[in-house]
Amino acid sequence: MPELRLHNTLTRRTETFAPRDPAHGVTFYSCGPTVYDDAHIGNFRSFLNADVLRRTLELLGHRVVHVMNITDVGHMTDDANADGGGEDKMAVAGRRIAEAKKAGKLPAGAEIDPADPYAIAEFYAGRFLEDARLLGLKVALEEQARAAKGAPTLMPRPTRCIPQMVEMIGSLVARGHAYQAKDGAVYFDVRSFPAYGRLSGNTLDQLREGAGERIDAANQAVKRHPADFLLWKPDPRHLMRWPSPWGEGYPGWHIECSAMARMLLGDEIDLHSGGEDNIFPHHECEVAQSCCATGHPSFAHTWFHTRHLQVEGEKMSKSKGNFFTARDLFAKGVTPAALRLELVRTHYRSNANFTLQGLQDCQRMVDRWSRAHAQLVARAREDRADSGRADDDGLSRSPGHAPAPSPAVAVDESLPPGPFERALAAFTDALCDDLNVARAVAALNEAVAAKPAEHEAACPVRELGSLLAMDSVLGVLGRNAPVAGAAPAEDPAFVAQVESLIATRAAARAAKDWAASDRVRDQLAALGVTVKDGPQGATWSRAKP
RNA sequence: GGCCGCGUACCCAAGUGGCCUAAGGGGACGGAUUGCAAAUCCGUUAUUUCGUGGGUUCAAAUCCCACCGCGGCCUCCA
Repeated sequence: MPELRLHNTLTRRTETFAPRDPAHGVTFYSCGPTVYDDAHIGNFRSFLNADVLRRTLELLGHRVVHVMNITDVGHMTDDANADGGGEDKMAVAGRRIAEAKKAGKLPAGAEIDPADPYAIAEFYAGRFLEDARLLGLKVALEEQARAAKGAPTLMPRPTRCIPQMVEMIGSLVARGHAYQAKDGAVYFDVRSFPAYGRLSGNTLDQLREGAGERIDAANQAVKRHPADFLLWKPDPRHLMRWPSPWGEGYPGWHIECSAMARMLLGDEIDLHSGGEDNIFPHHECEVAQSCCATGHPSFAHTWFHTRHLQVEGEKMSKSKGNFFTARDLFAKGVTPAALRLELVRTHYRSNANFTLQGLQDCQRMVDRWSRAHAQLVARAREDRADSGRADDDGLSRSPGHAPAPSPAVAVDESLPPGPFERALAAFTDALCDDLNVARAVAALNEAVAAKPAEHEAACPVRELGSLLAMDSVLGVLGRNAPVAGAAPAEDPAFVAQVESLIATRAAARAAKDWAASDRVRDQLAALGVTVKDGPQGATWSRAKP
């Protein structure tokens, strides 16, 4: 098994990754979305990078137990943990939904009560899982299969894990790491954990109180140290609330992940991922809570953080008009494969720059890989026909699954490795070098561009296996089609108009009246339609915006 | 104010001391193909050049210093 070198935020070094207990698999926790709105492409870059890491581990032969939470507790707009100020995010989402409902813009099937925070969370969680599966997030794909079998979830919701949180907070209080302040809230005592600040570098003496300008002075006064953070907030008026020894209320933001990671993966875990903004305070607080509650000296051994995504060179924001959700792009006809590749091809520790041009670049690459895949499948079939075997050969299996070819198929071991088989080595090597996806993609591109003679000299089944192995990490081959139903349906009258023009043009072409044919093409262009003449006649599509 | 990351061709993006006269993709240009296009295929496309200015070294895109620019975190955020 080749070694994976991975940068660890905790040590600030690139280290050889080794699971603590390889027999039981790699335990991996990823901070997932908060579901009071649709996840945007920046969120997905982080989730997708975690997915590439997981898939790389699997390519290397590791078994991975991957957990990703879906946060459905409505936290506060101003401050999720310290003072509970501002407005509940679920309430904000509810108002947004109520407005959409009034304007008749609610998506089909969205009969939700804007006053019911659980329904809102469920609504957005469902949409997130749809997007995630389309983008090939394996944890979400697996979740669906697990649910069908009745297996326990690996995508936990905090609202269903409150007892585990209450228990953890209780043990923190019992061990003297947490206290109930005069305002009734339970806080973590940061000075009781000397390693606080080790992950982020924000040690207590360096923290500048209130630098984020979101601190409430009255709230600060009841805490023993300004950096103490909320574990439980009693609040009888909160939208979502549960009983606890400290009164009816809701949990702090950080405790959720500590409790769910422990519940599903154990006291210590191998890997923990999230966006770079999670390093502080969220992950720093998780370390403190988990170590203090379990008594273990460490929590996650390797911390994996993805840098933020920019759009067209600028910070993504709604006001700049460069804010995209995955669904927005699917509705424009962007394929999940192209979006996945665009979000994942820049190194995870660099700020990636998402551009529409880049998305097109990726689409072209995926198209070329798909063609190469189809050719290999065809050649492998021919081989099988030659060898007289007709049973299920596994070749029609959709890509993205087990790369090993079925034994029913003719594998010629005497042939030297072909372009894809050689590329797989370089591809794996690049990924093992701190997940160098760009270099891995380059290796694949070089294989695809190899001379035809080199391709013909290789064993197609082995070549296909190598290509599918590479795609088991890239995860694009089965996802290169526009999302059905994502784009608004074409107006039938418009379609009829276009088809009639195309028929007119076909007649002109048959009569070799090129001037008339080109006139019709101009008319179609004016309607925003591009025509392509292929062997099976003309096809048309909406011109790219 | 403190901590951290980045700056490579028209664009995206690898490369972190000699194999760099700098991967890969897109674009552009030339060719094949096509009635013309589109798509596809083939070829060309950074030659003291890697933000700027110094320094270390036999040797620097790669190490050090300064400056300029961009970005992240310092209790909303992936």
